[in-house]
Amino acid sequence: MGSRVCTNDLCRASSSQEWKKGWPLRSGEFANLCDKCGSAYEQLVFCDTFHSKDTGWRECSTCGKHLHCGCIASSSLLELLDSGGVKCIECTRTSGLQPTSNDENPKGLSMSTTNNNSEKQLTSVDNKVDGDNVTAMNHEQLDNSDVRNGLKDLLPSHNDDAHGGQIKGEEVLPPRGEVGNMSSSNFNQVSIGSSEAAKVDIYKANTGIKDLYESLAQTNLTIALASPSGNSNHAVVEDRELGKTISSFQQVSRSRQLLPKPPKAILATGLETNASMVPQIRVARPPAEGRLKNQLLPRYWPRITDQELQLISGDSNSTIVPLFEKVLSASDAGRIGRLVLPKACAEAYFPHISQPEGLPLRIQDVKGKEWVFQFRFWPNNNSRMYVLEGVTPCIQSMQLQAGDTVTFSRIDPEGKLLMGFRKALNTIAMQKLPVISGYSGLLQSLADSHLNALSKPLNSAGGDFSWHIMEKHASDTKDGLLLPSMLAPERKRSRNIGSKSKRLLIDSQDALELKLTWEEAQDMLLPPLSEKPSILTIEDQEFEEYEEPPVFAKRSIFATRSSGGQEQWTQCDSCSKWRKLPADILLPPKWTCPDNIWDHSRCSCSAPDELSPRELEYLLKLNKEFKKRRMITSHRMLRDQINNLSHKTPEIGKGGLDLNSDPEREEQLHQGSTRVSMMSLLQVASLPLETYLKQNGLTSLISEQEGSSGSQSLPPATTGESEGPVHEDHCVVPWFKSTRAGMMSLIIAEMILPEILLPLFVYFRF
DNA sequence: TTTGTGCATGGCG
DNA sequence: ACGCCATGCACAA
Repeated sequence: MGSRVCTNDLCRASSSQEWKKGWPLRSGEFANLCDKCGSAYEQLVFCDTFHSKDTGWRECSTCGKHLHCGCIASSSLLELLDSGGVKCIECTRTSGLQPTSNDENPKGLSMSTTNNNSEKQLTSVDNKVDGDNVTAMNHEQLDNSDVRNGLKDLLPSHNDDAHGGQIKGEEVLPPRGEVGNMSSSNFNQVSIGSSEAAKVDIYKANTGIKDLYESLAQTNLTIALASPSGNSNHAVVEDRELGKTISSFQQVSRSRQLLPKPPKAILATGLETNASMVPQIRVARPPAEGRLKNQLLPRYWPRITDQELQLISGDSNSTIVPLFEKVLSASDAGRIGRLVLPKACAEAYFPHISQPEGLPLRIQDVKGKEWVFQFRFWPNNNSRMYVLEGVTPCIQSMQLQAGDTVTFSRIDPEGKLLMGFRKALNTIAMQKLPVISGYSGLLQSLADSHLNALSKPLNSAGGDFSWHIMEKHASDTKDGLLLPSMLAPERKRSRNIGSKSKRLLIDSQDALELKLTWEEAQDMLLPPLSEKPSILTIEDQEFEEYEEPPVFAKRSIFATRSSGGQEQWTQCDSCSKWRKLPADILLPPKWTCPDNIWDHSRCSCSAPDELSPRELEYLLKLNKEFKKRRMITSHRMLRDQINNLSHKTPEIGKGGLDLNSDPEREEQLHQGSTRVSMMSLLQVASLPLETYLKQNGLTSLISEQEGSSGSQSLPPATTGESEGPVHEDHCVVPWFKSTRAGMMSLIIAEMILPEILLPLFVYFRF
């Protein structure tokens, strides 16, 4: 035993009070570990301690414990699953799965053997490793794993922690230099100074993530059509609560990214080219860790789409684990720079802290910028309030405000924390829209937003038309062009958003998605065939109004030749080539070259494009001009009814948020704004909302909405209930179906200002 | 006076 | 009834 050297390459200690036996070597012997490393090995935290910066970490598919795969030191602690993935040895045993390997388990190393003296050893390991400046890794790896839970059981039963009697392993461990020692204490600094491979992984992941989060920031466009079968497509509303994806083929839905420059990946991975048009609804996902699923309120569930997940983690070795998200409250987004974290999330996903001061936390944003926030807590009653301090620069750099959503994800196996965001479109877009005065103003504002959307060139190359409302507004903000008059309501709104009900806020976010749906719908709507519009001039803006409802079709460009002949151009959903079609046909929402029955020489994607780039450019320009003039309104009769109703219900929309306590807002309300209630809309549309909800098994929505509002409602015309189930301000009924005239109708209730619902009736004919 | 900090309060789920 | 958390608020710097 003369000149022994610790087998641990990171240690290589040549002297030790006691040498310990480590993992089995190929030679049949065992690794020779110094006191410190040996203890770590015995404690099952060897890799946690020494390899935390390495790649190869995966999570136990059952308990989520971090496992270092492919490492000899951990080989006995995990099982490779037949179905892929890994399982920790404990879960393997509990599940009765027969271990397939590792019978050479050294020294019978298992939880049971280590448990006996773990308390003593735990401390000793910690102390000894401390000097290596890698303790935090150790703890971090413990944090998210059942190792920690295992340790917890072994720890002294006394509980000096005030909060709830739940012992956190870390809290009874020796202090680890939480403050002022970022290099060793950061939960996510695993990547710093990590191996080159890890860096590459992170880079790869981040490049995708950047796109993703930028796209997230723009929010999806979603159009949902009701199916005639009665199969409820309440995904947009209910998924938020239920976390279910409803993707029936019948429920034709489309989702588009609102990217200024849509990454081809996004377009190619199933938005435009998705043959089945399976909807990509933003669905809240319960946390991966099963335990948390029940604890974490759904409003914190990450709402990333499969598509986005696939996009960012697709060909990378890293997996992106969406952790949670939070809608920023006014306080969060305010200048205090403190972001209150949901307790359950903080305790589940961030390192455990024992001192109120907490520790600095390094989080990377979508641009790859590293932010360091102080992650800490305040004692609160007998509990804790977790906050991130110093978030102001980050919030500002992301141009976030109350109502926007920040998302937290983790790159596994690196464990790096990522921070993304989604803008709540309404917070800005709503301010851009004028207070609506009367129906003409309402129309005008519709036109405004519509024109805004059309004011940018169409993106022909990407095979999709991009909308740029957000981009425009965002740039306004960025350039500091917000007028002072708009800033005041902004602050007010901020306050309103967070103060009362998060759920209402979520509703409004969905509403905004729907608003964009409407924008998109406008582009996909065509005037009914063989009907001449009446020209309606409202505030110097000409609109074409049709007696018949518009119809839904694939976007196309209608052009009139100088000879007078009319033609229609549309883009193949598969090859993106433009094809000339007769002007008097309506295209299905999805159309490809083989559908071109009018021109057999161009009924294949291999057929060359008929348009030169210059011609295309001209065509697009033409289309732009055309759309500037076109404004498809709802059925005129319907419009009149709405108009009447809105006059009769001047108080609709009052209340709910902080309106009553806000004098300025009160004043606004009394300045003759027209408020159209959801209820009245639904009455117009022939079926009361409540009835509709009940018919579709959405009674949960009714009860939920009831308690959320103190405002009055229009008494439903056809039910005996006096309480309207829905708050006019916030109710979002994304669609509504009726069988009138054999058509399906879609109602999109749009929230422009809290007190104003902007209705849109869109009719779909198939 | 303003800004930052730590805790208390109270609405709400 | 309880706990979370948005915000208020007193005190400090």
